[in-house]
Amino acid sequence: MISFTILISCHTQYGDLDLARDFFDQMPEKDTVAWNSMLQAYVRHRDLVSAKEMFDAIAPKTLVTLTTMIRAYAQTGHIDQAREIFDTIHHPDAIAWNIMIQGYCDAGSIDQARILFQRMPDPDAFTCSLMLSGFAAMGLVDDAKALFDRSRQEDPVAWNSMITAYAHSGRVEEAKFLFDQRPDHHKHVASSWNAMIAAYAENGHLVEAAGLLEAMPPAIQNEISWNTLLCGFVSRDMLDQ
RNA sequence: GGCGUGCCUUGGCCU
Repeated sequence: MISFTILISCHTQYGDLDLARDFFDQMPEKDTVAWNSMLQAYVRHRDLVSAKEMFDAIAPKTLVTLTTMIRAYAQTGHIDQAREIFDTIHHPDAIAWNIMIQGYCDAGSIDQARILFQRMPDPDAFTCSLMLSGFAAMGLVDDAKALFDRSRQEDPVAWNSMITAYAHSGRVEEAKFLFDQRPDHHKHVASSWNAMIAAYAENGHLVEAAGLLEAMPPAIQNEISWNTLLCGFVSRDMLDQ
């Protein structure tokens, strides 16, 4: 039974829903973990209808079952239905909280996300990272900064989010100041450079963006670096016309 | 023992 479940998960990750379903159907007996794995297969495929059918058929439902279904709703924009399930859980674990918070962030409901974040008993590093990126996406510099100051300093993701927060509120100088303060090992991280290139490009500072791409070690320049710069030029041309 | 969240940086898909 465990082997079958592993096969279901593997094919889900590989993207082969039909094969996952084949193994599921072949199982002589199925426990909740097997059902949960199949539910997850539909969720990954964003097949909400099948996911809901499967969800309704699962008994007894575990915390994983409920959380997977929260995710199914959240990632398809049905945040209120996600919340309904979340509210039925008496003691959500960190994963359940994180999925719910991320759902609100993705939906642009940053206030709801913040409320949950404040109510969450033990926010983990993951939660803070989610929330920081949520604040950053909305350009809420002060909120982002408060979290950034609490986060692990060697983590490039937190720095990128903070640079993005400045960029989205037009505070390019502060973004660059922060970028220049980053730890040395971030200089080998493409996303760190890309975040600053994006900050310049977004605010129309294309010369600086180009200069930064040039200063970036060629070995770590990637498609995103170039796309970022090119899209900056494209949007300027559109404004000119 | 096998199942659920990774986040950040450009674009695309979906809304």
